[in-house]
Amino acid sequence: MDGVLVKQIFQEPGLYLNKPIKVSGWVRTLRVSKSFGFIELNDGSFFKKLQVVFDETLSNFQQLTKILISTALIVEGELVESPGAKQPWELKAKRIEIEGLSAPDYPLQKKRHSLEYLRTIAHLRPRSNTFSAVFRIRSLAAYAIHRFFHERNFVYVHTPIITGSDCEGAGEMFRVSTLDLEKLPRDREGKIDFSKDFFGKEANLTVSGQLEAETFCMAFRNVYTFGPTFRAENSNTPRHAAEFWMVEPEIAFADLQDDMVLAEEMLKYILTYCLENAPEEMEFFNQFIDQGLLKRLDNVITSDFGQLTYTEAIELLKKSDQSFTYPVEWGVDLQTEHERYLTEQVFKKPIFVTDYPKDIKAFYMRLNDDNRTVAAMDLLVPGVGEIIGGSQREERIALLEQRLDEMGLAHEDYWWYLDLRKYGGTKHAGFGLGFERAIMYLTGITNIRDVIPFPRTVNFAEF
RNA sequence: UCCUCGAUAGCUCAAUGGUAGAGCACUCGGCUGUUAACCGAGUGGUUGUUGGUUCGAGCCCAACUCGGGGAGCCA
Repeated sequence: MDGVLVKQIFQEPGLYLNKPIKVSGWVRTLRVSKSFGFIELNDGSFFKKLQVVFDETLSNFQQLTKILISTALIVEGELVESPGAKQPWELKAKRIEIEGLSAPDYPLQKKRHSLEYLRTIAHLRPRSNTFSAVFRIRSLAAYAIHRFFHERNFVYVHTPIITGSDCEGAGEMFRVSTLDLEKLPRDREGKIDFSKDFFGKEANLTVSGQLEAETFCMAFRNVYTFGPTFRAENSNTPRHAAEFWMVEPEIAFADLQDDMVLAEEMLKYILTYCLENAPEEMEFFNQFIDQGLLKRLDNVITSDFGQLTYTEAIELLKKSDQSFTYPVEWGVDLQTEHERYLTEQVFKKPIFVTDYPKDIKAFYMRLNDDNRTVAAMDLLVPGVGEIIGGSQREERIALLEQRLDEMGLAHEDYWWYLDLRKYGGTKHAGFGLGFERAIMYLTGITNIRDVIPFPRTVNFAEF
């Protein structure tokens, strides 16, 4: 491939202007007259399109006037300044080779489509403006996350996708099994005999890499995981998927404050990186998806996140003149309407809510001195809701065992997790970032199905 | 899983219980600088499925399927 990328042309036009170049790409739209025509060519390298001008001097002009949207072309010609208002330059074609024809029933049109319709053609939707922008941002954000952690000497850990511990404690899991569902092996009590299964025990897809990440944290100090996560919950909302990606850092010799500083820096880093490296895509979202997006993101980057304790949040909600469907009371978890009120009405920016009652949080969260709250934090952002959930972990083995007992969990299921506290345990903390929720926040897209290339949700695993 | 709204041409949408329409796409024709190009003509439908009410159902009723929004669960 000896041609030039459209991205290179836009980045350094001086190198190519008034010179012969060769580009290849797909027709996004075309307009033809009797003796000439215009093609807007997208080559995949860049959000913007290159306008190609062609006329009847081309040997295949007649055929070119008949091509359809999404035809693949290789174009040779000269890059010249454009008299048109919408583009600084254009490619005056001397030769256009048709690489692959398209068909009249191509489902994507020049005009705007609904996101719901595009979801039904997930194999073609990355060719649309919106999804081209979404998935380039998704790629950049993933890279930004790796960059952020590597700049800070974090080690990237690949925690297992298949987990043998049925005790990760976060929701319904997908079972992994090779047993014949038509004739399941039974033990003497008539229960399914998982010792006959592939792993010799029950196995599931992971719902979190946290417990395993903690083991590496106690060796490498600062680590993170970044990979797919699975929840078999029957939840049908724009914010939930059965398969999604999660970023889970875990830091040693660190407390909840350190954890929140890390979370805030990370989120700001991702936003900044995408704004700097994909300005065209971000501008597109600001124009067509969410008009207040850039202003809001800029506000997030330049201001400190809010912080309040759960107890303070309850007081605030009780004092507010807002009428809530669900009554507010210390000890019950915050409802979506409460979270929205706090982050969208009161603070109007991301806020950390900390120190939740221990009874509504997981066993591994560190007990506070008041004996009734734990060192947990949720980061709530306007529009998306909970984007990060984290905590300082309970490093005191006696208290951890006590919490296991209180929650009716068997010590032997957590033997290696408890060992971490036995052999030089330190205070440590971590959090989980819902990657897709971050992308939603970053792009203004309000349905998680539209930030995943091929989303898996209840009743849907097409493509 | 619950509440609620919806499903009409390939797409986006119209249509008092009385012959199913428009724009775009597509096909054909016109047009020498277009920008979701423009102008003219044409093709395109078992109105999500099944059943019911009615002389007559896209429209009313029921169930189901799928989709949107809200809730729960959470990231």
